[in-house]
Amino acid sequence: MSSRRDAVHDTLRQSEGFRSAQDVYAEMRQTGAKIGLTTVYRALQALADHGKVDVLRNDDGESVYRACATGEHHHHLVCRRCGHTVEVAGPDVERWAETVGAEHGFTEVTHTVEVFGTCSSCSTPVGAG
Amino acid sequence: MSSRRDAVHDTLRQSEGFRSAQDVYAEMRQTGAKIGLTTVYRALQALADHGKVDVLRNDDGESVYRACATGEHHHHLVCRRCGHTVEVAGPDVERWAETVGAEHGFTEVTHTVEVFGTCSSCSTPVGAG
DNA sequence: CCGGGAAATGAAAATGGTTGTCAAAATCGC
DNA sequence: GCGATTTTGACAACCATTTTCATTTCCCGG
Repeated sequence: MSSRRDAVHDTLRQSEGFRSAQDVYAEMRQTGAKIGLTTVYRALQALADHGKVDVLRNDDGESVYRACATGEHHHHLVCRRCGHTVEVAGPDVERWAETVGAEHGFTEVTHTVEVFGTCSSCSTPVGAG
Repeated sequence: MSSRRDAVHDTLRQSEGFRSAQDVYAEMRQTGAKIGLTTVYRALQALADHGKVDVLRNDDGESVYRACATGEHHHHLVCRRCGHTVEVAGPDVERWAETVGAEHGFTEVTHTVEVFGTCSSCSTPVGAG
């Protein structure tokens, strides 16, 4: 078994936003952990493979990971500024995806939905223009 | 003469699915076009920048492009097997995204939605299994 | 405790898509 | 025709990710 994998998982849990493999690696080294980049990548992939963490691609095409509160299917509302992430459920969206797929004769329909915005803490305080 | 950018755009229009920059480059060379990889990338970026083509990332993290019928905001229903793509509108999803964002105090909400599935032509004809 | 082997680890090289560099060619204006 | 500007394209540079391969660790049996 890999205690390294747990270490990676634990590091991810300390962050509330999505982190890249490189980020996780850098952070672990900062905390004094002895671990290689390769192992971080492998741990992250294994974790994602087991549904322990969620993965998505940022605008740069990098894979970013996050230890989510639930293994259930859900989506994310991510702040563009601070990376703060909220897990959201969207039954309507699930239904919509299924419906759209069915209308066009598609089966085994899956979907990716991510919502980005600026959270209240990061919103520019309007009033002074 | 028309610029290489038009040639790239035209090549993209011949395909009904999303194509990577490398794909477009390879195809153009096959048709005898004299063009460099760099130019294809630049043309694609410029086209995407002007809203002439849509861009998204495939599972490998590559950027893939498609010349869409409309410049309006829309989503895609893509076949995993043949790449056949259907443009779909989802007013409900737009609303949902806005609502979810608002509920959590997020502003300037945007979203990415892609639906994948197997189209009727590619569905395995069950019966003898 | 000791030895063998499979799995895990990690440093470095390889891979591959994408971007940057820079000189040559095409284009435009005069 | 000439020079300035833009476009082009071969190639190097980048950088995240993967692969390679030797070493280390851990488990199991003796």
